[in-house]
Amino acid sequence: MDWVSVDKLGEHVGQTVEIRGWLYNLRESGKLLFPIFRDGTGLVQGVVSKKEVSPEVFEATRCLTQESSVIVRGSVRKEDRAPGGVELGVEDVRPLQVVSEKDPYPISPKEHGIEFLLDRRHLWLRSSRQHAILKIRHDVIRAVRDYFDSHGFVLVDTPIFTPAACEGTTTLFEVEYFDQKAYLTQSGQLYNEATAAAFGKTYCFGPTFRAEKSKTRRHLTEFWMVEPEMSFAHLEDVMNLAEDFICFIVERVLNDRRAELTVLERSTAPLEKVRKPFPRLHYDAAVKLLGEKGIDFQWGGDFGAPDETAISESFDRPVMVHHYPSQVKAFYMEPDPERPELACCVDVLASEGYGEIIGGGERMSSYEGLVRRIQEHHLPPEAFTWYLDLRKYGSVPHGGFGMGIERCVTWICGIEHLRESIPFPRTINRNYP
RNA sequence: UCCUGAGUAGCUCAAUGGUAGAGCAUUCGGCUGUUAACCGAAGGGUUGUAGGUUCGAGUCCUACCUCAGGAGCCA
Repeated sequence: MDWVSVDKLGEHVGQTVEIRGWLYNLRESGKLLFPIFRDGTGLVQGVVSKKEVSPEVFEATRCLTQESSVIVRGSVRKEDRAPGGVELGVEDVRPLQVVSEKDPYPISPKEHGIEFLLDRRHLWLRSSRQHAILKIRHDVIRAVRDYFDSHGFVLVDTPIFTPAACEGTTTLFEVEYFDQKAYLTQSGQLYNEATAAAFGKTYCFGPTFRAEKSKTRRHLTEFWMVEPEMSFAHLEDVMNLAEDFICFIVERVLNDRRAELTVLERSTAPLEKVRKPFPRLHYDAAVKLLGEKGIDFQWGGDFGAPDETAISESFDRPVMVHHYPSQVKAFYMEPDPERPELACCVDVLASEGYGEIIGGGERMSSYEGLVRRIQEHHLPPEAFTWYLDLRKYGSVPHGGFGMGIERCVTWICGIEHLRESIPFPRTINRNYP
């Protein structure tokens, strides 16, 4: 006999089916038992009546402990009081492994502290809240791929072992690479510039590593980033792409994951407002805006988290801040032709104070300009020989951006911490489980 | 690295310097429609570690350890 997944039980009303899963919770009321089963696709309540099953089945059910694995046979009944609309009139229960009562499942359906839960992340993933978040993450990643795949971009992945920094070495994880040193990538961007010159429009998607000693809800040491890169593109094109891309992702989640957003008690109203056009704020205007809000900020610096929050709170959708001073941005940024002290770059700040989810811009296309920048930033020129080649052999205006998947998922889910948006978070003091 | 806060039962938390407690979880008992069920009972403690003050320290002091989230840095 085939078994049925819990999310498909509604198609089997009136039939006797088998489900395979785990005991989520068990309530008892005299000669009635109400076990709740989960199978990864959903939850369903079973009803076991003492006078309708054998004493062995009743006792086997009564002795089930939380997260014991079971195969259950029962009749599917329509039940308006049940959250999923159906319940299972249990006829037979076959435990595969009963969790010992001496060492019960640690995550009871009550409150727990974050350290306790993160130490048990491998079990915490079974809870409905984590399910909702990670299903939305799945949907976001699928939308990312669908977007680029349907807009002429070629997926060309970039290496994780790299020979040198692309933005300095202080935040790189150093690893042994036989008799040499290597670093874990902190961005695929420089390689993207090579692939974009080969294929026109490309993107890479993979894990990224930053050895920043940050201890905030917005940082992980290992996170996933998608980075598109386009040949023959200026800053304007990069901003148009970022805007269209974010709208596509948010719309996808609103269409596909209403149930999960409900589990998270995420208000969808702010997400419904994520429509083009996004406000575009010149750096000068952003500084002025901060001044009007009474925040002390000197022109020329980079925005800190409180500054970003203040800026994004002035708008009801993501805001694109562009033309930061070159001095606070990476060496490869193309200068503004009319104001060379500014860089043709853009940060997209998510709404509701979630901060930067995208950073990008137009890359320096001049060979001489790039050589000068590498010198000014005291970077080892030999590491950039190949990168400079891209400016010797058919240099074109080009640009792109990087989006952190976890920051995007955290924002869309409306949750507090980045660490819940990735299956196994890595932070400054956590590399377990 | 700096700043702030927190470590008490398996978990979440109480406890004016004076007998270490509750809810949940676990076990036992009761209940035929429960929805984080409810009712009754039992077991469960080196109060993060090491010192110090005191007649007496979970509580006050010092150092250390661990964690949290904020700055800086960033996606």
